[in-house]
Amino acid sequence: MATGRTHRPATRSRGIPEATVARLPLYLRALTALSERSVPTVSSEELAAAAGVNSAKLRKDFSYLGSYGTRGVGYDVEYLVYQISRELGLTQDWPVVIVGIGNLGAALANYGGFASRGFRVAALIDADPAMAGKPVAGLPVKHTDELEAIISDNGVSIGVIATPAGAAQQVCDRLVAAGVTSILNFAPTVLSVPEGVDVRKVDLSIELQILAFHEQRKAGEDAAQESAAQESAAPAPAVSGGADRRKGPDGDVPAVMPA
Amino acid sequence: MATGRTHRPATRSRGIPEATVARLPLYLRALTALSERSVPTVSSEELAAAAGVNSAKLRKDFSYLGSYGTRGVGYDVEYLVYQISRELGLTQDWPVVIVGIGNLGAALANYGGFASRGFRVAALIDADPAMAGKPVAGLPVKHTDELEAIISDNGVSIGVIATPAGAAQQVCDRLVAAGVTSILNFAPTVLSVPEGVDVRKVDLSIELQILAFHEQRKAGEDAAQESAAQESAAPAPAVSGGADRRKGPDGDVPAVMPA
DNA sequence: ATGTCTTTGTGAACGCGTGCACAAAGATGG
DNA sequence: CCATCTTTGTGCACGCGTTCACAAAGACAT
Repeated sequence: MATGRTHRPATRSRGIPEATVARLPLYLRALTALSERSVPTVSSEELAAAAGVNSAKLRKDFSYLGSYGTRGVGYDVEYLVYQISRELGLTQDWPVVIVGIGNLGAALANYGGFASRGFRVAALIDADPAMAGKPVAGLPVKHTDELEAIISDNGVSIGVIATPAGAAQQVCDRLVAAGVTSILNFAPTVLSVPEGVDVRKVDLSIELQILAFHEQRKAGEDAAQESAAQESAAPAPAVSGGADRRKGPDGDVPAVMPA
Repeated sequence: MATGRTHRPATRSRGIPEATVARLPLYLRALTALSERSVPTVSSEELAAAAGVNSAKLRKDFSYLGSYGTRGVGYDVEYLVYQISRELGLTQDWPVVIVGIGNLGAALANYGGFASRGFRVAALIDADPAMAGKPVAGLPVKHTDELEAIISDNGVSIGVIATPAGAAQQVCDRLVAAGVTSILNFAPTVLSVPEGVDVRKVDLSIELQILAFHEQRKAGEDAAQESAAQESAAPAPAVSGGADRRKGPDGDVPAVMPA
């Protein structure tokens, strides 16, 4: 899960915990599926299973929104869909711009999950003049020169950055200057933004690295680690002193220092 | 940030907190950049700024790995790169399969961030026979029929699912049955997996919805909410009783119930 | 109307993560 | 060798998030 908020450390927004907000879309998806199957009500137990969470957690989450359930029965599906949608701000239309129409940007433009949730792709923007005018996902790609005008004309407040890492900060600055206050960043960089601008980051390679960590751990449980002695390219610290002592929290850290 | 682990609730893996593990790739990226600029050492303050975190947090994170710094000087960049890489399991090669070669799958296949971190795309797999053999990112797309053989032949333990939601669980089951124990899921579904299999989820639409929530909140700070009265399609609960009372945690929740 | 049964809503306890603030360690200069 | 200065490593406290467990609420049958 690519996660990561920036700024506003843990500001419990309007009394709703951040962790709960992050789960609301999950519930909404499960509820939408139930709604399409014309299921009238669900218990917290059933819905929790469908969303992949604990039922107590789900009930506590809903309790932050108000008392929308009926004891002995459960939750009314349609009503809950509406309440969560409203809470998340999905009853209104959110125009979005995607900057950087490479492989990933094109994939995002074609992604159906946006439109179905109240997000409308207002424009696709790329710095490459050769891309300008080319249709992607039914929209003509605009050149970066038009960025400010597009944002202002469409009242865009959410921007998606899918550029290479090197261009991300510059694009971010222009988006913010033009009035964007929420950014979804796919570029592998830490963006710095002024106060009041929200940034969320999705980093594909980080997710894989976390999986690799757990995978390595699983593999290491059976076979004791001998991989630490296989390489020879291990650099040594440049500092003088005896920094070769190891004080790992466990005793299983090999005391060898790569030469 | 698309985040979300599944199973193993908070198993502090080998003494390293999950939150720390999630930040190690961040540090690694910042350190790699420093390494390329031939910077010999960094202080926790500098590195923390580059990674976008608190310096105290960074020092505590590193303390879980051992004492790799030198007081009065800082951390040796090359040495730290090596230690974190080893800790994350990136000193070895991880063959990966990507299932579902649509727009997103193709974007992932072309993503450079994988190969540079020890991940090797062993195969691209798609269910569409028309895709079979077509080259994507320099690799010929394989048909789903070959899934089990590919995984077994290449010793693949990490799978990436980029299929439509409907196919995800089935693909997941086949991956797991074939020996995959870590899955990165881009399909908007909750996957159920047996014990011992790690699943991480990246959901593009969820990230946008979280941004929309905060965006709505920002907008609502100035203009008091009047949008709640604009629509007419609000469903009412099917249950009989007087469920129309609202007991929101704050008093700012409108007490009107959509008719 | 009364009793039973189901399911919600939440009080309370616990654990993890974060950040402060400082002592210990070592570099550096005289 | 001593003093000073920088920076790490960590003890401690605090707050958020999770989970348990149960009382309250309401549906439903009799």
